[in-house]
Amino acid sequence: MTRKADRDQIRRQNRSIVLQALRRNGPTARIDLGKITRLSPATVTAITSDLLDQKLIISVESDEPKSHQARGRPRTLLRLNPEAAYTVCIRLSVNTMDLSLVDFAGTIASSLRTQYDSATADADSFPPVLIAAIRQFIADAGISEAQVQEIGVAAQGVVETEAGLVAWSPAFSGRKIPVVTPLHQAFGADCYISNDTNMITEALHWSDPERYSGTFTVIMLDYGVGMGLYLDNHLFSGASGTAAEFGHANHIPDGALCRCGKKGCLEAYLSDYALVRSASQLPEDTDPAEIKAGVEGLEKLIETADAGDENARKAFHQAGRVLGYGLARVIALIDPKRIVLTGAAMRAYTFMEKGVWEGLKDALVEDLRNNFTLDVMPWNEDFIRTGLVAQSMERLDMDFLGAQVKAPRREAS
Amino acid sequence: MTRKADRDQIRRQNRSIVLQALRRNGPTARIDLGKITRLSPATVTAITSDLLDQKLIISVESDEPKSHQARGRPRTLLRLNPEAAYTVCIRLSVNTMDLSLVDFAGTIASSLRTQYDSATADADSFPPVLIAAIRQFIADAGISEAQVQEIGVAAQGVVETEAGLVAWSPAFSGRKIPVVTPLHQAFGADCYISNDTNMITEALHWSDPERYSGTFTVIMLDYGVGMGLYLDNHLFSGASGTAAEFGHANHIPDGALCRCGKKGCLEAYLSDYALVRSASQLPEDTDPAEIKAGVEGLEKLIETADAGDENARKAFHQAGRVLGYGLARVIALIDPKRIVLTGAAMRAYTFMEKGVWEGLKDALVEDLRNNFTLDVMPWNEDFIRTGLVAQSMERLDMDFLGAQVKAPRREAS
DNA sequence: GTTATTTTTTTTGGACCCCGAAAAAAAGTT
DNA sequence: AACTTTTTTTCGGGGTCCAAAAAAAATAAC
Repeated sequence: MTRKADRDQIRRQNRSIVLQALRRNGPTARIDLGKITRLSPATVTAITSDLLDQKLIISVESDEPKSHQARGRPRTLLRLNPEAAYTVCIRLSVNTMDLSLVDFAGTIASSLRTQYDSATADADSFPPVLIAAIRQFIADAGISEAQVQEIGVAAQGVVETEAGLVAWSPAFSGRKIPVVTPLHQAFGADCYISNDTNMITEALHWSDPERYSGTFTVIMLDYGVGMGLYLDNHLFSGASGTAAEFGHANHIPDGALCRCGKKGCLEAYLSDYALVRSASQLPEDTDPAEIKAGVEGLEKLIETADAGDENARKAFHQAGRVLGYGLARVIALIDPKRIVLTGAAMRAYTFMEKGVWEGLKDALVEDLRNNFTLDVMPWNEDFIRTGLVAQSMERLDMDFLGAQVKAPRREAS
Repeated sequence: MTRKADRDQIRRQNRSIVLQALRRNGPTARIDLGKITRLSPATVTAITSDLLDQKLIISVESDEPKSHQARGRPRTLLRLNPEAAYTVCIRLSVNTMDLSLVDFAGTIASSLRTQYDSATADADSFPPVLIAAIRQFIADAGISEAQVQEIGVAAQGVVETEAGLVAWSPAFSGRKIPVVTPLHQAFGADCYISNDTNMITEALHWSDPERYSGTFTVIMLDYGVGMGLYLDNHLFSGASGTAAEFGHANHIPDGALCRCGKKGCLEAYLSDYALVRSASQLPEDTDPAEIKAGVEGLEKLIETADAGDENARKAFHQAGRVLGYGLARVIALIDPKRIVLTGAAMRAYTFMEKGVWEGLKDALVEDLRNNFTLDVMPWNEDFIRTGLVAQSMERLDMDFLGAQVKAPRREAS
């Protein structure tokens, strides 16, 4: 049964959409906030006056550029107070850590790429490394740790969002690397961790909600295979936070050897090492660790295919077929409105396309095959950060609006 | 962006949970409604007085059995007014149509099983048959068609909930059988259609919300293979309403022939005809239409296995392995907290169990395999109706509370 | 230079919803 | 008949939204 509703819910929700509108649209006049949120002007005044008192937003004291308007009382623009809170967003990939400091307006104040040693990183050794890196980063940015209210982390591999740890990832040698608890203890900030492709999915919804809403899925072929699920307008990550592990869904029993140790995972047919292994005509049980592929190897392979190499083209075609089968299973289970393919391998999509549709047609009955759109999207590394920022900002808003002390309002008249 | 919130939302939601509490708990005093819903006594009085005015609930004029209480003002029980509205719930399976008339309190007022000819039922011929059957059923029950505000239909096979039609089903010879539009036009009632296993899933959540909530999935091996998904506390049916088609997710490229015409669907290894085909050592490409199996054939096969027949036992063991692979893919994509196996074939689960775990272990890396519970649940045909009733009642509540004319309240004092 | 017009913002007053506290109601107990 | 207990209702208050009116702040017109 749903919980009872009370006034606080209305309060939170309406204040939240005002903040969202400001974050999405930049400095905005009250009258326009009313149009965007569909709240009445009276309500907008009341809410923004509250938010001004709380210093979550500020009035823009623009000097001149308000000219474009003919006559009438000039609009006073409101904008988010960037200094109301800060977020640190971190992306963890093999040997590399990308840190960004983001203010309350969603602007990236500073960012840093730094290296760490994935090969030795495990549950004991990594958290201190991460904490030290963040501590240094915050200090260099010139703000105090107390101003950081939220830390968001995205990692490749199997991330257990609920438990706040990385179960297994190419970015670490060990398993079950705790992240949320150590960071929370070190900084006192609210903290969460998510799979990197989930954040891409969130970023797509944020960037173009018209196109990317409802039920859609993102599949990323890059270093490894990633997936994100947006279901009924919410990011879905499963009961323990490990959903959307497309790469380790089995394709063929006892099939090609996967980096995870199992045989026949989709990743063992679709990822960088799988494509290189296939194009090099190495046996399917060749240990992925022995294949030096990565994004560089993948790009080299794409160039070879572009140049006309038959083995390379055949490898992509076969991977396309496997991808078609994988997509067919996703469609059967999830029935998404849209499937977005992305990642470095998509530069070779022309060599895969025919295979994808062959696989789809072989694997899936027609009645289920005609209700979706397939997009191929150029890869942009920034998406992960965009998604992290979107997620963090939403959590910040909730922090501010959630447990709020009742402030006296409108006492001067 | 979320929509703005207003008072009507609170109003609807709180009235809705009061109605739900009454439906779940039967006749209840106001004081207990307050405890159940966590609304204050004052609010309960206000809301119930509204609902009494609307004749959605009535005061129980109990004659004596209110004794158990020591002293103090006696409680006056409130209950849903059964006559406030009626729902017709219909289950369509091969050659059989089960109709139930359900009152606003969720009580089944009358029910009827009737036959129709699945072999000739198509998009043109079936809707009139269905309408006539419902019309007769309502007339026999002695209520007027205007009192029926909601019609809910559950069907086997591929159901497109959004379009309101059955895309393909063993219960029909044709494809794309429209249901919602014809029924809405004939009766003026709100109408919806869903897959039968979705309704089982809904029924589990209704019957035991403690156990069946959050993210879980139901897989039914019976006549065909069915699946239902409950994700983040909501029934999930995908963008067009055809999600959870576990049976037609591919297991092995170019594998066993499925009733849908494709090769290698899970159904072609797990359903009645697949098990009979496997135990009879018929080739995998034997046309399912030539195998007379059904629930009867399946039960006969279970008896044979019980009696010690090796071929039958081996068939179940192999199906168990395939099921394990199928579950592994579901876990990789969905990450459910609980998987419920049900259907007639579960009577033979002892012969499948070892295979299931073998398949799971072969198909799925350990990090993803340890966060779920596997239940085997005895099959109960009534679950489909229970789910339909639960769904219909929720929709009725929304009908009443959603587009409500503002009624004057408490004018006499 | 004053008045009109236009547009945005704020204030006012009303409706509604929930709640706590007090009152009323309806019994049993002494 | 007065007291106690329990449930239900009423009353008053706070909070939220909104429509309408008022105020504010600019340009346009004369």
